[in-house]
Amino acid sequence: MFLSTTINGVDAKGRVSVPADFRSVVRGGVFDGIIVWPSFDGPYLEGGGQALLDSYQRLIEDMDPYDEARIAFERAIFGAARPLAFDANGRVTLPKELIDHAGLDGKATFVGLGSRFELWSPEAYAEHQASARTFARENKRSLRLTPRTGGAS
Amino acid sequence: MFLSTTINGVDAKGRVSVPADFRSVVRGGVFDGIIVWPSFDGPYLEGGGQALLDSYQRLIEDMDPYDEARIAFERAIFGAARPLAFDANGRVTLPKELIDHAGLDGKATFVGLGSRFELWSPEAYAEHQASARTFARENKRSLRLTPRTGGAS
DNA sequence: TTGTTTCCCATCTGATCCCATGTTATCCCA
DNA sequence: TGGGATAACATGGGATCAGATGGGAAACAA
Repeated sequence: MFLSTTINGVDAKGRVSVPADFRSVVRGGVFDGIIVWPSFDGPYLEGGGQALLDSYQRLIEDMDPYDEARIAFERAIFGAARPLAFDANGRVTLPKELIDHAGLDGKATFVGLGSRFELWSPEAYAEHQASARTFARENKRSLRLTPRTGGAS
Repeated sequence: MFLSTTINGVDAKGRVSVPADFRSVVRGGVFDGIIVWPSFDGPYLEGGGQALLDSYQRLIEDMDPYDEARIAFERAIFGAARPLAFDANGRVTLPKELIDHAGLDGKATFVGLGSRFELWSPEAYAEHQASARTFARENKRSLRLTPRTGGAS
């Protein structure tokens, strides 16, 4: 499970260390790396392991072959997704197009969201995080965050 | 089940002993430790075991993938949650950001709440508890003490 | 050749592990 | 029932190691 927020450096070559916790999530799959694509919802990147893309593919395969939404999703996600292999030190090299989309400049914020993660410029994420927390606080009653039947164990 | 209240010390490295009772609650899971995140509702931390986060993920996955509330909760909880592994003595190291959020200064109060727990600075908790008791007294007629769907076992 | 990408090695910092010690609660026996 | 022994828990400091990062060499493409 991808958790926490980490800020790592992006060097002149576009290299960035993937947090060790994130690496251990995708370790063991056929592809030793992460898959990243530009969000169609804002100036940030989305990513995950091979397993995440597999689950997306299963969802999309349930749609009609020529459904406009299906084609749009295929293009926006599969068409733009880049598999980024780890180097010996656990880094990946971000292509320029992804760096540009997220507006990364020397630093990148990895945000773990359970089954996937996001990549932001630290400044952009700080803003969004503040509003996300406010939104969550104002809507906490509409969301049942306390499981009714679940135990702690 | 997380029960009772304990005050433990936080040393210069940010280390704090997790009460032995709490440790035995999460023992046996895949991850030998606790997961803690800043409350978006006040100056304290929330936490639990891996099972708690799994149950949250199940709730969140029932929402639409691009629902605004879903994304806000993912970022506010998963994005801020830190997995904290136990050391050989049952301690965890609190990152600075969490210490700051809760205003911890040398001491931390663990409050067991059944399926999860909270972490407060002792002073803040004393205040909060006083107002919580007042609130409960003034609103006792509106409290529904009989569970609707079953207890927490 | 020239520029770009990939691979490898060196270094630094901070987190984690390990050992020692104090303290409190529990158990056992007189 | 009281006192002492013992074990479990909490705490402090130092050493070791993994992770993050920077630079350069080698392989590759233009």
